[in-house]
Amino acid sequence: MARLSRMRWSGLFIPTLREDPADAEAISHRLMLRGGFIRQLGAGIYSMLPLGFRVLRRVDAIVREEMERIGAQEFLLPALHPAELWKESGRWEEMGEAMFRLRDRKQAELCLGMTHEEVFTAIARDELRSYRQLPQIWYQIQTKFRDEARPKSGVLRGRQFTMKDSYSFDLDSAGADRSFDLHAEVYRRIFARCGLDVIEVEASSGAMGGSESVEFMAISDAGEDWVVTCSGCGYAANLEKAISAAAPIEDPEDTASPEKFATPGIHTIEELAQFPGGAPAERQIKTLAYVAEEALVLLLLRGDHELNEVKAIETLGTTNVRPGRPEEIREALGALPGSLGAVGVTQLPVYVDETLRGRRGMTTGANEDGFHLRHVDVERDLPSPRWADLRGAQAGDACSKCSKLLEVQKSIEVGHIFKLGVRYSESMGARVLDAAGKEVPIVMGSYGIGLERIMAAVIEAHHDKHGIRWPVSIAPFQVVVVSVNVKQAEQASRAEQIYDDLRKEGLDVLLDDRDERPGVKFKDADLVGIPYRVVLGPRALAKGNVELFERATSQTVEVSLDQIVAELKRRLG
RNA sequence: CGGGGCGUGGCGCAGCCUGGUAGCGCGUCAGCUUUGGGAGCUGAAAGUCGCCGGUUCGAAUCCGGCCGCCCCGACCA
Repeated sequence: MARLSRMRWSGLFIPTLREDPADAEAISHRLMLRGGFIRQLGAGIYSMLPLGFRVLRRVDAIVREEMERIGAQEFLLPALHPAELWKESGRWEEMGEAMFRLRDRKQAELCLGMTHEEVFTAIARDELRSYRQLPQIWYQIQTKFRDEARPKSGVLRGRQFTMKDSYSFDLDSAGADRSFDLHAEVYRRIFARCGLDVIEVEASSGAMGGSESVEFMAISDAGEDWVVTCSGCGYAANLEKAISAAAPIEDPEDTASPEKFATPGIHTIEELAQFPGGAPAERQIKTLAYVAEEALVLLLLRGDHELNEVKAIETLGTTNVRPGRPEEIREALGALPGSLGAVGVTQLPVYVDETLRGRRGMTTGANEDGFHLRHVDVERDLPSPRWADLRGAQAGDACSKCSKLLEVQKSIEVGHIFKLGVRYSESMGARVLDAAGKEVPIVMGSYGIGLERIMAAVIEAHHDKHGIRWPVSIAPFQVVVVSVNVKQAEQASRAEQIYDDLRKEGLDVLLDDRDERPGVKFKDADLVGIPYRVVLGPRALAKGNVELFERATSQTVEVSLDQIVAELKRRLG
């Protein structure tokens, strides 16, 4: 009868910190550091210590179970990729500085994988020949590398992180839709099992390329993405994609012709609003000069609105978009930013935001430094407007579907699913023969979940001033057994007995056998967030009981020694 | 990439302005006392003051360069 080897706190490496680390801002970052889950190695680079790795493995296991449920097959692909592969898909250039690049001893170019569309597509291209082999869902849990411009908030935006990425391969778009829906379903299950509330929002596909995409967002102030939601109709979208209705503006009757007036030193909407004879922001036209594919274009918005660059990219049909440089602008329009306008401009394409339709009596730049025009009637005075949706949604906008006021909240992107269409299969030549014997490109989808981000998002959602409150499903341990004083023989031996009994029931238990004062042990247990704490102390023990403390509710109940195992089994399922 | 801040025993910080033997709290180690929410006393170990160079009799401190980290913004599947 070999003794069970016990998980003893005294022998484990759980370096908790008494004080808050100076460099951690986000709550999850602070608690992961203090609780001994992670340590930093460099900007955006973190080591997972044993406790952190236990949590990561829990998340990992849930993800695997759920992926297998939809028949996904696990791979493990290389993190080191030859440049040729990325040149095939065109992303070697597209990815820009976010990609870690290196050369081998022969000077051949390589990169560290940011994502694995290319590698998976290459395998599909080389191996899949017939529609009979479809559909396929392939996935892996792998380290991704991204040279972030600004790593931050601990593990929330790292330069190296763990991602579950899966890819679906279907014969046609109906099949791809099914694979997409399967993933949406499985993602809901994964987040729910991790104890994370998420909302699904319409998102833009960015450099991934593709038609439709949905992000899974955990609402949190620690996040970096803004999401727009409507409590009326359930509309939800990433701010960079959101459509909304601006509060309408009633213009006074104004049939006068445009009139130039001097505005010396006035360069901003705000200044012009203050300027005597100027106009409030909502009665100004903001004229932005952008360069798309090396050609200047004008983008017009209401003065109090902001350009949404994602929409600009969609409108202009290219990602090669940047603000114009002052010299370029002066050459084309004769004035610098601050005095620009589109009245009489025929030599450049002029895109006009929908909210400017029908507006009159507006004020805008005169294309002459230090001068503006008033009495501008948008439809009358702009030669050939190309109407477009350009404005970014903002707090205070109404829902464009049901006109309720929209909410704007910060959130953490924990998952993202894309319909890729044939973007990669076309460029990389992944085709199969269909039932009619015709060669067709495989229709693909791509689906990601950030594992460390789940950890951090869960902490952001489940903590209190004492520390983390892990959901049982991903806690590093389910139960910690602590005796108030390990030098009291009865406490210590009862603790070991309970520990052994719980282990026999298959529970994940930690025995805090440290010769520390009880306060230290309680504080640590709270900090690292173990869901249940069993305390062996003189008070309860005198009555033949132990105390059972629930971290999530801070409730303590006394349970008799012979019932504690059953009670925990009941609570932990 | 722009702006701001910081770099001093393991952690959190003071010292720098005004150059002169490197300090505090926590932690660590040993001993004794203690044991229900981060104990007390005694003793001890532990620091190339981010790196390189300059000024000076003398630099943690002044000057120059570089590196690293954090925050805000830009950026970001």
